[in-house]
Amino acid sequence: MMEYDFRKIEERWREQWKEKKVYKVNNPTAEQPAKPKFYVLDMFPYPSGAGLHVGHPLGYIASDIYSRFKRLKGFNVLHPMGFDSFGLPAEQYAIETGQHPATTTEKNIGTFKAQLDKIGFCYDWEREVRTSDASYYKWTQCLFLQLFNSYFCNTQKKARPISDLIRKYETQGTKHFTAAQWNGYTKKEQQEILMKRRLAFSSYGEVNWCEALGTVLANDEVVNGVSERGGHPVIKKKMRQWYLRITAYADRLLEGLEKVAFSESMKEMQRNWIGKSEGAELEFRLTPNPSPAGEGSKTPIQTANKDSWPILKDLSRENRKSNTLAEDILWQRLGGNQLDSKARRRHVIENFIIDFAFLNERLLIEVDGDYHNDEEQQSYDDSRSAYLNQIGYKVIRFRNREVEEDTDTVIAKIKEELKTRASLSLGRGVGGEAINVYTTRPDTIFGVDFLVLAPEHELVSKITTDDQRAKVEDYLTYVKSRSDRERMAEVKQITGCFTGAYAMNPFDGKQIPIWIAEYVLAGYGTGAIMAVPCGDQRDFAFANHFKIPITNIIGDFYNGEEANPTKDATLQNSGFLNGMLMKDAIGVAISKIEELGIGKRKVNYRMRDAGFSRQRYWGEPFPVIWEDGIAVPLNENELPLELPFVEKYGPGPEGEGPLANIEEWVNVSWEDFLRSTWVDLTEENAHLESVKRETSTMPGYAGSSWYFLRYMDPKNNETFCDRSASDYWNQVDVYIGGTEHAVGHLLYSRMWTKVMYDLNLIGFDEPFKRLVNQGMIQGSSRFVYRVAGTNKFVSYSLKNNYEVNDLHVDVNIVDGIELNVDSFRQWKSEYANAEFILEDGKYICGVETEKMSKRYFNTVDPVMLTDKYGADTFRMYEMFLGPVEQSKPWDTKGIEGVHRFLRKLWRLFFDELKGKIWNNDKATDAELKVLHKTIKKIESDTENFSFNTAVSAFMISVNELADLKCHKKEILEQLLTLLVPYAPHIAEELWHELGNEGTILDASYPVLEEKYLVETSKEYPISINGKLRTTISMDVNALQPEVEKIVLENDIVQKWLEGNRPKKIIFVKGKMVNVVL
RNA sequence: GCCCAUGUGGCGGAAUUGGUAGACGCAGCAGACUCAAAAUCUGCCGUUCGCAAGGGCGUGAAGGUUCGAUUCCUUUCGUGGGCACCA
Repeated sequence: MMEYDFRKIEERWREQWKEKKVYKVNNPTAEQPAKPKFYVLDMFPYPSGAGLHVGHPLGYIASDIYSRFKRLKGFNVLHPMGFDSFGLPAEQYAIETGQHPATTTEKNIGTFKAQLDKIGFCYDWEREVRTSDASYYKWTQCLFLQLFNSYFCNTQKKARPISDLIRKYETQGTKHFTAAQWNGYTKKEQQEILMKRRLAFSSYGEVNWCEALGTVLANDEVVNGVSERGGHPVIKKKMRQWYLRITAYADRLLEGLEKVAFSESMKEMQRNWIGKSEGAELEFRLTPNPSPAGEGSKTPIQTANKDSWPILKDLSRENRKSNTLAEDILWQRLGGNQLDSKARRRHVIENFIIDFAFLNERLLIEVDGDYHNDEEQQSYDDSRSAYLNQIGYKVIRFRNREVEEDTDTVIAKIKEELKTRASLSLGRGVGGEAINVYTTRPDTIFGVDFLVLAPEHELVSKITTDDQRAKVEDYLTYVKSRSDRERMAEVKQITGCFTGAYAMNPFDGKQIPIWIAEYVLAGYGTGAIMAVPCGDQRDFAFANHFKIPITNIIGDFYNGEEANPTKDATLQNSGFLNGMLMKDAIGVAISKIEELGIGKRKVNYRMRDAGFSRQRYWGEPFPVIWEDGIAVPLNENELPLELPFVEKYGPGPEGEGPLANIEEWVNVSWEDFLRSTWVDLTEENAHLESVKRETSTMPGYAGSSWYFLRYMDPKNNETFCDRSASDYWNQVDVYIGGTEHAVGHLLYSRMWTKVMYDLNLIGFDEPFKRLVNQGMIQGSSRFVYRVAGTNKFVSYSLKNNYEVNDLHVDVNIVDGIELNVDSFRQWKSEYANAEFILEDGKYICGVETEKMSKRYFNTVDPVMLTDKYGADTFRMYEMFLGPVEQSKPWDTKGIEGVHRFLRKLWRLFFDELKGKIWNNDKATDAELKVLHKTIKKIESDTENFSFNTAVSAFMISVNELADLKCHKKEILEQLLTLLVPYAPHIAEELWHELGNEGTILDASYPVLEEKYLVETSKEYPISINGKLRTTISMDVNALQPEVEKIVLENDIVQKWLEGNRPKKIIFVKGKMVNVVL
């Protein structure tokens, strides 16, 4: 054979490899002791109906190259493949066509495998897993039961069997109940308490509910508040759901990132998702709402503590007779309504007698004698003020002397204070509800101008005043109609509604209006925020929009135009924090908050528990039976709980999943139930009709959270993965996949791994040692321009002369940017008579980069390319496109270059006319140098996933060997071993041509010998003032004095020196010389 | 709005820790072989001035550090991706 007939070669070797089970991977046994292992894993695909496009194999080729490389390096390599085959698209397709998801899934997997096979991957298909196979999801269900039967121990920070917790409750109780109480609870009460600790638990959560379709929709399926299909309204509805308590693992998921090799950006994404923040939770007391007009003025205001009132009343009357001079002076100026606000003298508030009180403004004035300088007295005064503050009053103190000597200033201060405190109407007594807010910036507490509650906040209806109720109701209706995605998408739109209620700032008693707004989310923190417009841009925009006055606490740092979230400002208008740097004030404020008992330091996570049930058919059924509101798990020996066959895939009653429609499946007979449960329920408790199976199914990520373990022991019927197998294969050494799974899948599988580790089911607590993210391959779309109303098509640069419509055209009938007009006429019947307005005799298409998708006609089928150029060319070309981790548009036109390279390689072995030309001659030093240079480069590039540069190194190597006319087995054999990870078929073929048996994968990787790379001289670049002017060849061992001499003698250097002496000469051995003038 | 990534010829991209910018490939041009085409081979190929020798300018833009910057720092602009408006 003289020609490179890749079709014949590739087909033959694929058959041989299969027949001889070349890719079979064995777990170590007693007879076959363990080699060092290496585990290379691809994210397994969802087998969609569309089949593979050229974007899919990118990561698979990279992992295949790496696997083969590691195998040649002497490792036992596990490199499996399988299918994530449960999911929504198959179910949608079933609803539309009536075909069972199992059937379409099976068919799609067949297509995927056929396509993958054409690329020549080294998967051991005997280890294939499919998440939708009962033999697989049996173990998914089993692991769910492990989660259900475990809790997170906050002391040991790990998962433990729930039986440990039950034992503790039975013997010790907790701070909430005693052991005796626990033992007295009903079974149901006990189960409800336990449910709050289980790692897989059931609770109520909001879902997108579409009444018209009678079904729950995914965020994807909701557009502008209506269902994507049919346009029916969608609202939020609370339903019973399963969750995984991933929040318990938040800290360990963060810490775990320190010990894995993920890219920094990937770790950053996970950190942001977990979103740990430190701050404080604190309480804003509500001020009672204004009394109806008239009533308030008639009813006497009772501010005193009822119990101590009789004593204090007399005391206060007594006191009024013995006033100080200062008090009298002040009373003359404040008495009655002189300051447009009623002042009271010697007024009792709670247990204190206050000198002067403005009750409407909740402002208290105290006038003190000199004995208040006493330290003990001061601390008493402070705590008294703090208490009064807390219940909503502001206290200002003056000294007697101050009042006597400068009455006007004192009065001015009081006036000022009355003005800044908005009029505050007071009902009966103080206290009542409080609003808990979470803030990361307690230092800005004096800049709070309003509070905002999430619309879903439980206090909203309670605090709304009658005047505002109608508006609030309207707003709530509006919010209910909006999906989470919309609330996120329309950032610019500011909406909100005033509740009519007020709270007071715990530090200065300032009255603060309470609003609701959709920008505050119920699920994060406490669902309520304190808004500081001068420091937070969203609060600022809100204040501006609703004309809420803004308090500036950061002086010049705030310009009135926009908020400034700095922590470097010095606080102003901030009471006891005045003059402090904000970053220092955070701690001070938290301490004060804790001291006053109005709040506490709080670590918060943005991450929420993961919703784990779907009201769908095509997923794992939950191994759970509901008995009178108690979730009773199946026993392990009853698994798998197989997904029953259904006729229709529509939703069940009340939005339940399709399974709810199968009565005989849902209703479990009492005998069967009793036989299966761990709960020793007695016949008396039985309510036969209420024993029903859970009808929702598990989400897509259930099966994918642990599949990497199943590959280690895929056929095991006793356990999900034998401990000896998971101990041997251990962590995935390299995991390859796209960034779209950065947070979802990767966090869930990390959590499951940690749970399994805690329960001692496996021996490691991070699943993936190293993660490589492949970039996305984008489509490169082509456009033609149809002149409006005609069947004429105008070439790209002439289109502006016409009124045209842009139309996507199939990339496969465009050569580069030139349209094949004949193919175009054949492409669709409507274009059969198309006419063209050409430029330079060609039709040039427009180009745009967008997502690769069938609807843009920009997908390229890998099979088309492997048929035309062969798998080896295709593999190398995908790698040659650019760095694996980088996103790039697909462009087929460069593939010829790679194909030429392989043909050129072939011609090192065969000549068209002479036939075989390889020989057994002894290699020259020059040839060995080429070889070892290549070994060095390929080895390090492969290890670093720099496959694009490796391909170019192969090209350079073959070019150089061709120039040297090297056809020597001694060189070529090793070159083939380097090449086999990249181009396995041609390498195997030529390796056998050289007389070898077996498979080249069992050959050993070439060993670099540095001696062939030693150079004696080096072409040094010579720069003058950093600009390259010439090069001079010098001995590699030459030292500075010698080099300087040679350089200064050089004609070109002398020309630039113009007779001057250089300032200095910089010489870096082996690198360069720079002459500084 | 926030977070991450990225910007180098006509194009994909290359350039150890700062040390010869544009490797390798595509496209293009010229030539050899051929009746012709394909295949293959040889040469040219950032831009600009120049007959040439040889210069000037060039890694999104503007500054800075340095003997020397695609690489480090500051500011700024563009593009792509992600997100749960995260208090």
